[in-house]
Amino acid sequence: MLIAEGVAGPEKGGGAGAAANASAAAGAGDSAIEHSDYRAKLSQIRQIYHQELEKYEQACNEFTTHVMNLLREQSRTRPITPKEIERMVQIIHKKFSSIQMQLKQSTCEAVMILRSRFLDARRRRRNFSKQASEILNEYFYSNLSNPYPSEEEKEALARRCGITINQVSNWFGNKRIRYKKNIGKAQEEANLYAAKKAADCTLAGASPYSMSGTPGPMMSPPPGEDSMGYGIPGMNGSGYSGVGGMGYDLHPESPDV
DNA sequence: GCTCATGATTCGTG
DNA sequence: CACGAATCATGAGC
Repeated sequence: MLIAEGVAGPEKGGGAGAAANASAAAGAGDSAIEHSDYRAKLSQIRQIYHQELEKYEQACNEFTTHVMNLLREQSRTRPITPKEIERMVQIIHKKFSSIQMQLKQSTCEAVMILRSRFLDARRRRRNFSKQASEILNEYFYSNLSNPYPSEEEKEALARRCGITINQVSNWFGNKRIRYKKNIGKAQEEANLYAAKKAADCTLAGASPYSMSGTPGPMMSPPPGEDSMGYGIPGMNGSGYSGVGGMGYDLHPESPDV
């Protein structure tokens, strides 16, 4: 474990090589930063581990010579066989090696905690950029009747948002379930994006997404709302008075990361 | 510090 | 295997 993590074993020049390795392995975004942070913490653990190890070794040697001296002194008053001395030394070494084992164990634990802290994606959670959320929401509300992007669409969205396909899938999974759970509130957002899309249509003359006109059984509009489904521009007094020209800047193309 | 939003994971299901 | 649902864990606003 410790060897695998580079904690035990030969020092690697302050972990510079490992850090370079990490940043090379980290594909996208700030994961490289996180990874190097992880590496930094790891090398810190390694440093402490080696320091402690050295300290124990030194202490062990000092204690051994101390005991040897004592025995030598005692040998003046009573006969002490070399075997006895050897046994004593062995006992001391055993004791110290068990302490070192404990040190190894606690270091192991520290590394485990570090790993779970940094490498567990759940802990690494970062909110997507506003732009990415916009793109995803735009797609979601444009395809409310069938919010299930195909693999290709997921890939395209992932590229545009600068996230992975997996993240796109996660996002849609979460979005669908949460939309259903809280349809009333989500409707406001839906209106917002519908209006935005409408504005986009009138401006550009075309929508970036295909609009399937038939609301499917899955994501039908919530009851008690406008009969038009996803209230397009007019807004029927849902509080979004200025929606038509809202502060959303339109960004048909994202800076392809 | 509490609460809510949100991305990720896990598990059961068709 | 994709999806829904529940849950976890973190980030952000207050």
